[in-house]
Amino acid sequence: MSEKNMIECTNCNFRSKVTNTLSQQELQALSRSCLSVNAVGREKILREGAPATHVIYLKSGLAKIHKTGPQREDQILKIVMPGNYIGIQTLFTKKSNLYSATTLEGSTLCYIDFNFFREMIRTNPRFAYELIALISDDELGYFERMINHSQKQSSGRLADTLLFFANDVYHSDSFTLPLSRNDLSAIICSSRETAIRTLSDFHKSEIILLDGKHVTILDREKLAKISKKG
DNA sequence: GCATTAACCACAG
DNA sequence: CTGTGGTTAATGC
Repeated sequence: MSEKNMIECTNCNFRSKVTNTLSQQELQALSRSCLSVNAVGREKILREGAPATHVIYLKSGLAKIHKTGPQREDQILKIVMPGNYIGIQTLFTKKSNLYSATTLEGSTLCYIDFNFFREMIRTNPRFAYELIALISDDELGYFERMINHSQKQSSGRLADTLLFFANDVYHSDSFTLPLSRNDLSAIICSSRETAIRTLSDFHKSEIILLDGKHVTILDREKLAKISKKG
């Protein structure tokens, strides 16, 4: 991790809707409580079990939230995209992180002191409003994923994941997965073998073009159908 | 019964 | 880390 500090939050072009509610003075306070850091490739930025001290703002790049479960060692709960916060859940009542976060590619992160967040929530209703909006959307996303995970079989969950990367992350039908096969299985809640097999099934039936981690969606309709019917 | 789905294991590159 | 094949267990016609 390399430190790339001295970027003033007042001039930041990557501010969230939450921090856009702040006054100049509050933004200056944010600058004092915020450390901007560059992560190169895969770096663990939050460790499950370690003391919770900062909210991390993902300014650019991509990250995964993952957590050890009773059965498998690591399950991926979601992919975090730029403009989102990591670690707000432990802001109030938890002393340690209840999950891990790891960047999946080069990313820019802002480590923001817990106290700044608590203070703004207390004193700035618009800040609190936008933050609650963000948390609510996030929870709706979990509802969606949970119902999909429990009611679809593995091919449907894989189709969902591929469409997610194409539609929401890369805005293209041709992209390079930032995940290993094991990561992919951890995100669709299957074994590594099943993930590999389903992926190559898609390739064989010419729904996608697969070259290592590079994916090109050839038959969007079929993929959507598989995603829908499970 | 028979087919499908998916996990686990072993093993090779 | 990836990919393949065999086996097994559960579930649904």
